[in-house]
Order: sequence, then structure tokens, then C-alpha cells
Amino acid sequence: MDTSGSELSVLSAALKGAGIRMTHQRIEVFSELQASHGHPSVTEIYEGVRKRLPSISPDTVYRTLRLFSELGLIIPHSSTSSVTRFDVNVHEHHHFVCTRCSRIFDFTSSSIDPLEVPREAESFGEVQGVQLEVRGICRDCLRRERTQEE
Amino acid sequence: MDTSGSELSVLSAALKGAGIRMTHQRIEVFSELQASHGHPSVTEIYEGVRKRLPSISPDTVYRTLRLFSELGLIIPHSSTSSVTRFDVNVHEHHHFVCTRCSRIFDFTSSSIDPLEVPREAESFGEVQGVQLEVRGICRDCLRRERTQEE
DNA sequence: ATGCATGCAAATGCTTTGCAGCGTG
DNA sequence: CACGCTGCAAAGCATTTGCATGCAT
Repeated sequence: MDTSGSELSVLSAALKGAGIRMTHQRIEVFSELQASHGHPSVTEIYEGVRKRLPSISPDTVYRTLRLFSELGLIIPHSSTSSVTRFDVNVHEHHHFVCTRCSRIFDFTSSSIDPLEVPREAESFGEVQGVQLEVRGICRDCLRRERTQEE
Repeated sequence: MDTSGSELSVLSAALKGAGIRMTHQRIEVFSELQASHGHPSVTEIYEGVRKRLPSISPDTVYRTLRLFSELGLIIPHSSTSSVTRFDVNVHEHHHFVCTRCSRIFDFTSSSIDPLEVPREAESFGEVQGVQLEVRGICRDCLRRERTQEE
């Protein structure tokens, strides 16, 4: 089955909706993403697109992927911020990760704890821990964005 | 309640067990971690320790935090690897994250899906998505480590 | 005493940014 | 045809590493 056409319309709609231009580079990065398996890195996308668009530069790929993330077309895995943060709390707990400021908030939940490891996950290797990861926009960022839009 | 003594014994045991020396720097980084709230970054720990140990260098903090991660005393949030990876799969799914090679494996689970957002998480802000994050060591890394130990 | 750990400084690698020219709408 | 987008090159950061000295065991 060929879904490339319908997928492209997703891109078209997303860009048009935000008043952003549809360029060759963006189209190629988008289709490379669709064709990719797993969780591609910037370099992997870059190398893939380069086969069809040899003149594309890495920074355009960076910019494009960031744009797509902002549009919600893709999700950067965990913190966008470059600094590593450490979890000192060794007890079972879950995370609310802010997709804007990348701060992490801990919580526990009586309704889901104790959380058990699904069978499906065990097949990948030796499990060390499980937790829920809730992505969202924290109160502070919501407030800041609201203020800026006024 | 003063738990610093008992916490330090955790450090002592972990280091002794691995045949690693107990130094001032390691003790100070460890207690700074205990005293920290949330999810400290390397810089935050460094600044904190520097008040008591002005001569400590950033790279020692880096090395120490990496050591503590390997010993399981702390958990680096998300991938240790510096490259950003993107999730192209917009459908609900979960992640098995390898703590060695930082590769991410997707899975879905009939036993837990659909996954609902716990009440506790909603108080932090606007929720965009939820997923399970299983941390562990993938098959490839397990095999590699077994081979090297022979 | 021995050799691991630290501090210093330089290197590395990912990602971002300023700017001039190009192409989309 | 205006303005946003790209490519280039250089800068910016977080993190890592080589090496000589110092300190824990």
C-alpha cells in the first residue's frame, strides 16, 4: 500500500495551517521520516535525504526537525534540552515532562501503582525499571505563553 | 530526621562493593545529590558542591555522576547519548530504553492499553500524551557484556 | 608505597546562529 | 516581487579525555 500521498497531505495541512512554506527540503525530510524505522537521529535523516537532495545542509535538517517537533508531527525523545538531569529518587515514581522547558515533575499514583512490566517489554532484554512518562506543558510555560500572546 | 548518616553508608557500600575509592569529592557530590530537590543537572550539583569544596572541577563532577549512574545510585534522565532521536510513530505506544546503548524499542501492550492519565499528573499542566517507559539493558548489550567478561 | 582519582586544559561532537543569496507563494 | 528559507561557516555548549600530580588504601 502506498500511503505517501496521504501522508504528504498531512504535512501540507500542517504547514499551510501555520503559514509556513512547503519547500523541497521539508518534503524530503518529511518523507525520510515516514520511511524511517524506529527512532531516527538527525544524522540518519540527514544521510537519507542527502541521497536525493545532495545539496541539503545539516543545519537545514536540524531546523526542519525542530519545526516539525513544534508542529507536533514528530516527538523528540525526552528532553529537548541538552543538559543531562539525574533522578536521585530511587523509589518508584512517575514523570511529568514539560515539552517546553524540559523540567521534570515527579508524582506517584495510587490508581496505577504498583506498575507492572508488560510481557511485551521483557522480550527486549533485562528490565531495570518502569515508569509512566506524561508529556505536557507545565503551568509556568502555559502562563508564559498566554502572556506573550496578548 | 537525619538520614545523612544512613545514606552515606549506601555510598560506602556501593563503592566498597565495586572496589572503588571513597574520596572527598565523591562524598560531597553524593550528599549534594541527597540534598537536591527534583532533578539536578551537572551544573547545579557542581555549584552546590563548590561551596564546600571550592577546588573541585566540573569534570570530576561529570565523572562522579557517571560513576554513580553506573552503580545505580542515580538514574540519568533519558538517554546518556547526546544525540536527539525523534519519534515518528504518532500512535500510542511505549518505549523500552536501553540504558547502555540508548536505543529505543517500541511496543504496545494489550494488558495496559489504553493507558489513562493519572489524576496526579494533570495538576502539573496541559497533558499531551502518556506512555510507559521501561528502562533496561537490551539483548545486544547483554550479549556484548557477556562476551567481554569471558 | 602503589595506583586510582583529581584538576587542568584542550579537544570533541552535537546543535545553533548570522548572514547573503535563492526560491516559494 | 517580497519575505521566508537555505547553505555556509563559525560560534556555542555540554561533555569527554590525556596527562602529571596528589591522595586513599
